[in-house]
Amino acid sequence: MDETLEPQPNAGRNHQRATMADVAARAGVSRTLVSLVLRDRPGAGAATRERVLKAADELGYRPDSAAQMLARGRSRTIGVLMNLEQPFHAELVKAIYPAAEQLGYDVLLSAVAPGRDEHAATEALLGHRCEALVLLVSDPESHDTEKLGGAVPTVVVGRKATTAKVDSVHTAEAKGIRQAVDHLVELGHRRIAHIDGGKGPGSADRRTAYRAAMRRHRLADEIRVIPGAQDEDAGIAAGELLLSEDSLPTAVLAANDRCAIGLMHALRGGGVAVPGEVSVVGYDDSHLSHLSHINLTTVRQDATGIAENAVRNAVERLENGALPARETVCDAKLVIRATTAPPRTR
Amino acid sequence: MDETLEPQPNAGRNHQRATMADVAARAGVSRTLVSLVLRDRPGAGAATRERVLKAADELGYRPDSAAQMLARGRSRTIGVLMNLEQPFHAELVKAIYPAAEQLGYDVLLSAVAPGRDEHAATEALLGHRCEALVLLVSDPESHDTEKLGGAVPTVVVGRKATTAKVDSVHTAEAKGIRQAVDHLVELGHRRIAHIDGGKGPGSADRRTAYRAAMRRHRLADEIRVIPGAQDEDAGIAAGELLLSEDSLPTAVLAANDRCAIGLMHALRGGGVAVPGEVSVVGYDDSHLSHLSHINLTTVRQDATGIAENAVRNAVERLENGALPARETVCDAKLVIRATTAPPRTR
DNA sequence: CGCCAGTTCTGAAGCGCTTAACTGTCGCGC
DNA sequence: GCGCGACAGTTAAGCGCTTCAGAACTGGCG
Repeated sequence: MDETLEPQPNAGRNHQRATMADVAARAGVSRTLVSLVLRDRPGAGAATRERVLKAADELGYRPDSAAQMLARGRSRTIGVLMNLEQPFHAELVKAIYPAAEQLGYDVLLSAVAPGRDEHAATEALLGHRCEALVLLVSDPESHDTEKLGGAVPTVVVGRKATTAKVDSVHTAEAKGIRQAVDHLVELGHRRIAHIDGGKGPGSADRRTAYRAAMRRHRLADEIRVIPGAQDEDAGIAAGELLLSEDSLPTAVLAANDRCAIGLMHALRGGGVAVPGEVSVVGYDDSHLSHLSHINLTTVRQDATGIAENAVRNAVERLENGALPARETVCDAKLVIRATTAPPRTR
Repeated sequence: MDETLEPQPNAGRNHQRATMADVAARAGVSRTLVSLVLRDRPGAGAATRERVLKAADELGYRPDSAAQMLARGRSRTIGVLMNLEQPFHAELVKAIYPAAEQLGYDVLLSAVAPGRDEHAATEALLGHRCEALVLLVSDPESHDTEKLGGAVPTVVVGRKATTAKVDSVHTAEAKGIRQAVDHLVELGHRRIAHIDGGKGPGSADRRTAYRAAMRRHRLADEIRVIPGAQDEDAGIAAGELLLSEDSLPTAVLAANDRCAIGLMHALRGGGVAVPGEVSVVGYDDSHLSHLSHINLTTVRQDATGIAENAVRNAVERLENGALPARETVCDAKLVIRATTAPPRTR
């Protein structure tokens, strides 16, 4: 039992960075003044200001955000929960960064991963004192979201909120789907199937919208919803299912782009021409669909708009305490490319 | 609705989250003891421990990481710089989370995005007091990395370090490429081209390894490096370039999976069968390549191993001050699937 | 009985920063 | 002269946590 076994008291701070006190000493002023100058607050003379800035620069001073948030009692940080595998999430995050920055907020990312479920990932965010949460992934069946919404301003993206405590920002799924169905009907299609996105965000709405759109065109009899998910495998499975049947629909509305790509692979693998025999429409307009040799007709979601609204909602609620839960609907727009064509005339 | 009213020290204007003092008051002990119990340190009686835990739970107490890092002078946080668009980064991050957790470290993600370059993204990480950095993306030509390495333990992933101040963890590119070339040669290929990955991580090594492997098989005359990048567009461009020429190579080593997929699209679009006329090998073994209808022969990188080593290197350097820069090489392994076959006999 | 060692717990001092609240100085109008 | 507001600074009090030096209590042993 000797105390020679010291656990590296200095580990992790071998590179002690300069503190505000160091800067103050070097500039010959008080810490407070340094604080003021560094935050561009009035109350310091031009010459002193200059001197402080110079000292800070020379010392390579960098404010300690932990201390800042502790001192001011708030972090000005928004946590984003995402899935690393969804390209559309990447799109959203890319738009969230500038949106948050413009409002003076910082962004922290937390991803779900195997062994790191939604709960763990949001806990991490909360532990880092995020003041608001933007959930790009959220299990509608979990009650976590509701608890969260009670504790911190929360915005769920991509689906309608299932609780009154959180805001919601999502695409006008109905509009996008309607445009897609209209487009296909105009081309002459009648047998239009839909691959469902399962629990994925927006799927329920897309399914409903698909049914409604079909009925509007008096195609209720042709309605066909194939269970699926928002990934390539689901598209492949759906494609194989269709190939195994007597006759194919002439068009398919996939759950999203990844699903559409899987579907097209399966169909082409089965000797079915796209769009010759079957037209395919995706959803997301992710970078995959742009690719010249995929060239997918798809529904574009307004990633920028969604991101901006999500951030704005979160911030407003943060700064204005008791707002009612809001639902923001962003535009959707069909982008016609090369995977849709008139059905083959028999 | 079960809000138990207990003598709260902060009563009056709270609505804030519970602090350690609240827990202490509720359990009738000192703040210090709560701190001990919550961190599972010895020094508290079993009964008290129980009581504290219960109180904490009832108050929904969550430690404030900002305050923690401030108090203990360190953050135990590793910052990861990533690109949201690279599936392989997703893979790595998924493995980094558990690796870091096991060593008692937290992970903060920062992504590059338009308007948010490497520098901005790492600044954010540093501002959040990350003690070490794992760079999944790093511009070898930028001198930032070197500066970083001087300031905080830094590990670059996927490429060799260009400065002596940082550790590096990367795949045995040569081994993977050699296996791929061996495989193709065994199948009977001689005209094996390589699409270069440009500035992407590992590309330079892969290029060199490709040349070496070809020479080993006395195929120096067949060496052909097509400029490219690590994405689908580059694959498409390369495919179109090849199609425009008089005769095709019989096999192509793509820069990575995404590139391979673009290439295959272009080739098939041009009426060239894969693997019938041209065999294609990818790199990364990303989830894309598993898809049954892509079924890409590819080189698997050991994401888990890379992640673990990156984290371990960072932590060791953190806890052991002055280690020399290290280079860790992880295994690579060819995964043979369906895009490679013997060349068509003329 | 006194003394030491162990165990369980407390008090106080910060970590690096922000935020009042306060002290001096000016220059100006009266 | 005097008061006054505007400016340039300062001091002091924390934010929520950890840590270090003890304070109370055991109890065992000479």
